[in-house]
Amino acid sequence: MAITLNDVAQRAGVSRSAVSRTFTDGASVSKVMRQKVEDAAIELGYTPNFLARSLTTRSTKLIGLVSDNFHNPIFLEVFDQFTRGLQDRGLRPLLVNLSETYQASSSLRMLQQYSVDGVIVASSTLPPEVSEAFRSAGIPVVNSFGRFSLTPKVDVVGIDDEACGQIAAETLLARGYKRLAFLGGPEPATSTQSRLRGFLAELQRAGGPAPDITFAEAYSFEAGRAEMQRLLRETTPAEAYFCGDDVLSIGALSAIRDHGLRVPEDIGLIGVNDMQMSGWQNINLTTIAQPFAEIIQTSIDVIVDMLQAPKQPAQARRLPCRLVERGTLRALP
Amino acid sequence: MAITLNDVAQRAGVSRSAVSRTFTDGASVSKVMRQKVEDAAIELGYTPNFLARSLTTRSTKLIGLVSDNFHNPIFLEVFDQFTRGLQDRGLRPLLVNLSETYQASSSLRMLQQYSVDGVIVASSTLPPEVSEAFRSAGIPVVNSFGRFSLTPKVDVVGIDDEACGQIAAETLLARGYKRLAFLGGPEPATSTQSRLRGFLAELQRAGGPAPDITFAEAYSFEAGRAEMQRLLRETTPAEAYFCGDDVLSIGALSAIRDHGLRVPEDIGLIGVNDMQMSGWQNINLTTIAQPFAEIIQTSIDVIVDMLQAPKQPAQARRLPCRLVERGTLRALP
DNA sequence: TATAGCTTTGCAACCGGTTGCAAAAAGTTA
DNA sequence: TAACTTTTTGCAACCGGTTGCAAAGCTATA
Repeated sequence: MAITLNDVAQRAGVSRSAVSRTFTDGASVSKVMRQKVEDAAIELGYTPNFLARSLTTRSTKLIGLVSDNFHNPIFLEVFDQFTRGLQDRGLRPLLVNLSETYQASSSLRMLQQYSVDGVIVASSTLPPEVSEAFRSAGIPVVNSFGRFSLTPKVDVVGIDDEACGQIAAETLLARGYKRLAFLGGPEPATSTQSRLRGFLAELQRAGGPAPDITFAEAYSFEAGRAEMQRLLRETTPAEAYFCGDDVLSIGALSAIRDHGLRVPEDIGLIGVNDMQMSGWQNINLTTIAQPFAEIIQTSIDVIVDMLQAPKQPAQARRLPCRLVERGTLRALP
Repeated sequence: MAITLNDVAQRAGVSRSAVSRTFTDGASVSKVMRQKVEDAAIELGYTPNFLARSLTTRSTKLIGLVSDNFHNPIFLEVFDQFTRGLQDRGLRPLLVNLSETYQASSSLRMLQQYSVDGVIVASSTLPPEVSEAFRSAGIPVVNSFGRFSLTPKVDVVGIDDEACGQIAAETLLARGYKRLAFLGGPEPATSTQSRLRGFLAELQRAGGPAPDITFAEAYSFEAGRAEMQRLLRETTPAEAYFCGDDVLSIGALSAIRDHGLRVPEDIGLIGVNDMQMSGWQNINLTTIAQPFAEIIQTSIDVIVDMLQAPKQPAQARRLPCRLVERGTLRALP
């Protein structure tokens, strides 16, 4: 069916090796030979088969991109940047969607069968064991948006969730808010816990009162809305809420408005992520931006380095967050 | 490095073929042989190399998933469903992100080099030539969300954009709106044109007045907002707008509210897509739902069929849209 | 013109599998 | 137990490439 090396060799009247060499850079071919081969190749419409090649070169340029987060709108931006970044470096993303029906263990076997050169685990909610499984299988892996650790078993690129909580606390205190609250993402998620820790530590340091603490069921609009509705119904609301992330915040925002209260006049809100939608004028959410582009770029750099260099000890990188001021917090005094 | 067929054969004391046969279903192996091989395989942790296998079987189970739409939030839902659907059938999505820097032509060559079994082009904005290029290269292809045609060159699965425009017209007329307007997506997009055509046809049939017609720069929040701002500033607004899609509608909604007008009291809005966000209570957009799940499921079915059956003539399938009533249109009289 | 040194080329083995074919083994029947 | 089927197994060639090695070709030098 398709044109192979043999066809080209025959057409050009040269050996198979000659053809192979004209298509692998760094190989030794004379000008005339290259010309002959290229002519024949073009004539026949030949392109080398990458998979056959990978058998001997032991490099497929395939990168497993595994995630469990296909619901938070922020991840469309993440996928966009990952796929472009990988493409720019000649790598191909093999997408894996982890869910109840497709477990991490099968994805490991699957990606092994396809001899991927490396794996990027893009998730802030998957447990570290998922990435670690790849590493113990000998596959280069980086955990994007993973939790920072001083002694990581796999390379991690993410933000400093504790610092993030700290920024939130500072920001709220600086604006004179007194009764604060934490409306986190799912309680078991490591990102939730770290942000809470940083938030509490900074409040304590500043001598502020202990905040109320609750958790939403998920990082989603509905979960944020439901939890805020419950809070408004069952408790005296705090002056300002540090929310687990932006979608959650937007859900909370909607509950507050429905309840007849105004933001930021009656209640202040601050989120995390700075997804595009947060900048939409009808939302206009004050939030703490994750440096997505840098995290993704760094993750790709790390993987590319691992493909070249021999095994280095795992390293956790944290990139700085920054406050993005919009309209859901009162102004600085 | 990795464990190969040879290692297992040696360990089990059998031929290479025997090992190969125990791992390909439908092959003839005795009970004892299978047992011996499987024991050895488990002991060594062997998994067959899919790419090596593909060399002879001529099937990689790799499906190119190419799209140019990594900005419209609806596409996260689309990717989610595509990846799950493909995984469920043992297929692997190789993701391709088309952009200015990565052209359709290079993606064709690339996917050829990886011997993908088929390609799904998921986009309502890419020209048909993109999908057609795959077909002429002999790669099974289906154009998801593509434009309907009576004589398609490639298989298409999508909605009936004209019917969609017709539903919009009927819906608006039934609610007693008189001065209508069309606020489309980018003018050259085929989906925009078809929806407009259906909209106009139905209005004419019903004897209504000709609507105002304008186009946004893109299917995006900002574009919708900007265009609606312009309309409010420079024209007398219509009573109700049929918007190109949901993001566009949400942008328009934001502009209308900022302008001090109320929806649906002062201006009515109807979108297309029914993305998740449209159901959020703070948006609550009346819209025409695309049957995403069905389109995606059908697209996968079509590709799977093509992998098995010999070349069938291309066929265009259109799936029905339906009205989703929420809060941006006044109630039926 | 003979010789040394470098570049180019083809041969053949290999990457990790599959598969047609014929021989061997097992099962049936008389 | 012999003759005949059917099933199981191994051999060897093949899928589409790459690559170490040695022979061939070229250029430069004496």
